[in-house]
Amino acid sequence: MDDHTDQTRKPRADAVRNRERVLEAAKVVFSAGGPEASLEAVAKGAGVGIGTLYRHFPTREDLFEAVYRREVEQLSELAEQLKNAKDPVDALRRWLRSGVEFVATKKGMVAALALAVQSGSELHAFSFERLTKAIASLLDRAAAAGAMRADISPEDLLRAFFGMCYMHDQPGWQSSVLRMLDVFVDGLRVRPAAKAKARTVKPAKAAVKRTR
Amino acid sequence: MDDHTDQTRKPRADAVRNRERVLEAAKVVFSAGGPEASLEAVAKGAGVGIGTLYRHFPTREDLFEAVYRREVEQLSELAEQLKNAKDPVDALRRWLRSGVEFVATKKGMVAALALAVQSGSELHAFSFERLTKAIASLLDRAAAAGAMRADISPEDLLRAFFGMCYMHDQPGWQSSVLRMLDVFVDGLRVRPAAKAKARTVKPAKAAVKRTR
DNA sequence: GAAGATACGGAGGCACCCTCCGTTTAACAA
DNA sequence: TTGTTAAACGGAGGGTGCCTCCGTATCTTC
Repeated sequence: MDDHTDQTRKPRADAVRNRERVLEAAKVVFSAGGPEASLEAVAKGAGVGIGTLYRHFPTREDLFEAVYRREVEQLSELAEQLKNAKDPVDALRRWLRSGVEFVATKKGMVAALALAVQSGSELHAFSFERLTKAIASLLDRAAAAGAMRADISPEDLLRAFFGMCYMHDQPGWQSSVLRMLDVFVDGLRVRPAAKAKARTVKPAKAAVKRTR
Repeated sequence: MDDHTDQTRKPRADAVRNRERVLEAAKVVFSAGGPEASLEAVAKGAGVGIGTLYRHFPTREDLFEAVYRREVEQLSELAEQLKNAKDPVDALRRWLRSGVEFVATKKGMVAALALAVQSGSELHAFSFERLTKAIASLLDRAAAAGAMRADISPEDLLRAFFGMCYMHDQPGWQSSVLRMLDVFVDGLRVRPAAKAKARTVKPAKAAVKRTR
């Protein structure tokens, strides 16, 4: 951002303007049509040629990334705040619940991230890392306090969270996910007394027949 | 059956044959290219015109359904078998674990189902119902035995399961999902609060390091 | 074998993807 | 201001895939 070592030209005003317009249009179009929406529609909505769109955002994922970066950062900051809560387990639970609300309002996001995950794109790299850190900070604190098992990675948890939210088109998904998260956090919590039996369950492989 | 004076004609031999060919080709193409693969490629692979493909399977989801119906039924049957296991909680855990293995071998399936869920298609209706029943049978037994909380619906669980598996393209997804499922099942389990035998084996916090 | 019913195939129209390049325009120097 | 030039613009165009439509081919039945 602030590289002044080279004397670089000032970026062209129209480029900056158009980039912004495309982002604005993309936010609208993706919200309405999901992450598979037509990029040409985005360009048209921005009052810009398709070529311009592609110059600024060479891939669909690049565009997603730009659109959702801010959103991801908000979630990330929330984690920062929650770090100061008294009960670390509860803090985690809250963060997850906020995540659900977030998904509920920004429907496009999860689909976009899911798509990004599959293609291993930049958006994935960025958001995943960011959110992973957010979760990690909560998770670590809870684990350090001895309130939570320590063998679950932030990545695991993030995956599970996204996964649950991925079904967000079905009726009642939201309360369903909230229930699931409760179960999950309960599972994470270290049992005061009982827990600790070795978990060596093998999949019941006998039964699923191999198909040629 | 015969609501008409006419008895129904025998189905044409070529139609039956072609339908089968398309299914065969689809299985191959979807496995390789995921659920977004070109239907024209499927038709070509089947040695059949695109029109024929569309006549037999008017939508992409119809084709998925036909391809994966058998697979879903296998999973369903496994649940049936597991109903006879001693420990009902463990049975559930095993079924889920088998589900993971299943996904691992039939990668196309989860993506197809996820896609189906979003479009509310027939495939969704069928498989979801089928698998829901499978889970329900396991869940009910465990709940009836008082071993598991009763406020989680089979639908919830199925959603969570699919969701977790949806990230199945990332490296290490499989072990991650297995860990998640363990946590989850633990969360489902009713706490044996009264039975707090002083087996205070605290989880060695540092012992299990995170896999990434 | 003839008559119908049924299925076949692929051309065609449409939408979208993405690239390429001639034209326009903003930044900077004189 | 004006000229120079790098940067950005836009949209035509070639490619692919989706799905429909309908003339033709083939199968079943009598």
